[in-house]
Amino acid sequence: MNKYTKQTRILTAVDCIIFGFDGTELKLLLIKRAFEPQKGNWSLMGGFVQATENFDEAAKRVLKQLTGLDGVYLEQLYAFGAIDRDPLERTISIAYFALIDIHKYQTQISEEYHAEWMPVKQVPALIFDHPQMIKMAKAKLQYKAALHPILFELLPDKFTLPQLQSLYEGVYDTEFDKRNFSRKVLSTGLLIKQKEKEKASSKKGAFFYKLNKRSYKANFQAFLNIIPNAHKLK
Amino acid sequence: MNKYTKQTRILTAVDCIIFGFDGTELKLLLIKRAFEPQKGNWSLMGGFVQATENFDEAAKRVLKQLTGLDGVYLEQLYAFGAIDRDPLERTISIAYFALIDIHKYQTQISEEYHAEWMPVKQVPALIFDHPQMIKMAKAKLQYKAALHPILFELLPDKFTLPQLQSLYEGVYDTEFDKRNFSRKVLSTGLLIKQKEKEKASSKKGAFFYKLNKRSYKANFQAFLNIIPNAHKLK
DNA sequence: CCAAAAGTGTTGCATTTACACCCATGA
DNA sequence: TCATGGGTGTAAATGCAACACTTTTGG
Repeated sequence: MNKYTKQTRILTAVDCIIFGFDGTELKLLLIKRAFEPQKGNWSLMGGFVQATENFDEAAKRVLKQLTGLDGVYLEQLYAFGAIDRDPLERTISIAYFALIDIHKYQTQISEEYHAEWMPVKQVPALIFDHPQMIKMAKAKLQYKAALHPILFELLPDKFTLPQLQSLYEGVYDTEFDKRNFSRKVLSTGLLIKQKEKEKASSKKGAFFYKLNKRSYKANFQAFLNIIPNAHKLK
Repeated sequence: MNKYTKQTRILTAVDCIIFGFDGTELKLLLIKRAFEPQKGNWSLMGGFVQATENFDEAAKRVLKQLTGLDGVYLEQLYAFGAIDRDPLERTISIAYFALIDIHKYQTQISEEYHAEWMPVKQVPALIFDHPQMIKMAKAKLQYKAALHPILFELLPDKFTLPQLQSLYEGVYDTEFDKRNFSRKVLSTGLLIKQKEKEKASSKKGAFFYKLNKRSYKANFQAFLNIIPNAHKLK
């Protein structure tokens, strides 16, 4: 057998769009690029795909390198292949988006990257085609969260209905009726009410819920209908 | 500036999952691979990404090479990057799926590839990870067609409601009530009734419809609800 | 004239929305 | 005691699924 001798070989990277939710706002974890070109400018966390790893492994590695976290929700978003997207040498990028519980994130680990959580509504200027990647990731998150219970990945193990609602409201940049919201969410059977309340953010306190993981896995692919008028989404 | 001297560069290909509909069955256009490894075995149409083109351009080129067609619906599916997916040398593949009007397809052009339309329900053994690509493409087609009017891409300019219904039934491998189906489809405002009838497949004849292209483009991203119980889809 | 496919309407049920008041508690 | 946020129920409208008969015409 011959090798494919005459073909072009291309640098291949992964980039991670990392979402977090701090209880109020949807955020993205961005870093300051550590090497040329564009050293010091804001960027998504990324890295070259090594000869020994596939894309998922590369993305997991890159994510762990920045956050210290394993077992995070990670999904391939899109392959970006513009010829000149990296001015130094052609580099294609397989973009992944990650949803992490922001509370599990340990600042120290990523100090060397000068990482910061930025509100998705106010992302700074970014290198290369990273703004396009973020735009696509936001669109996909909205699209997917309208149908699947994906947003639970952004919450801690225990969370309250008001917290969950404010997450949905953040993702869709709108407000929902809390009576309808709680009825819909509870009717999915995905939530288990706890006995304890979260007392920090109100006097009465709101009951904690946990995700029913069995049901979550079983129903992940089933279409939900939590977002009012989802069929009218752009 | 330095180049990224120490990094691995990888062969990069595109592969096209090409769907067509012959009026009865959903089909895939497959070829017999023309070179080693696996020469002579069934395969998706593919090709290496050239230094001068991005992924979309490469996919368009590959598709045109096989079918002679331009302006076809083409969408990136997924990037496949397993280390050993090509046994000869690591080659990543950006898979695209295409929806073409099978009537526009000219057999002659692709004779050198020994291309054949195969029913999606009876695809032969295929090389590499192509079975996985096809599986994913079928799933995405079902997923997307439940929400967006994508299946019109598989039909000729003029088509009848019974034809359209049988296409949907083929994609979902099920049957729909024709009264509900026609009401739903017509209520989208996407169809323009023609004066002529298609007389070949019935005595009474069925009216032709054309797609309202303006409305199609405007509404493409809006969620539709043509499939009964779409929210219960697996 | 009859077989075969096209075309069309209604009703009941389920889902979804809109909407307002009481509850618990810390300060 | 009162201000703040949590929690709950109902009624009206809409959307959806189920269902059967008439029309056309080529053979």
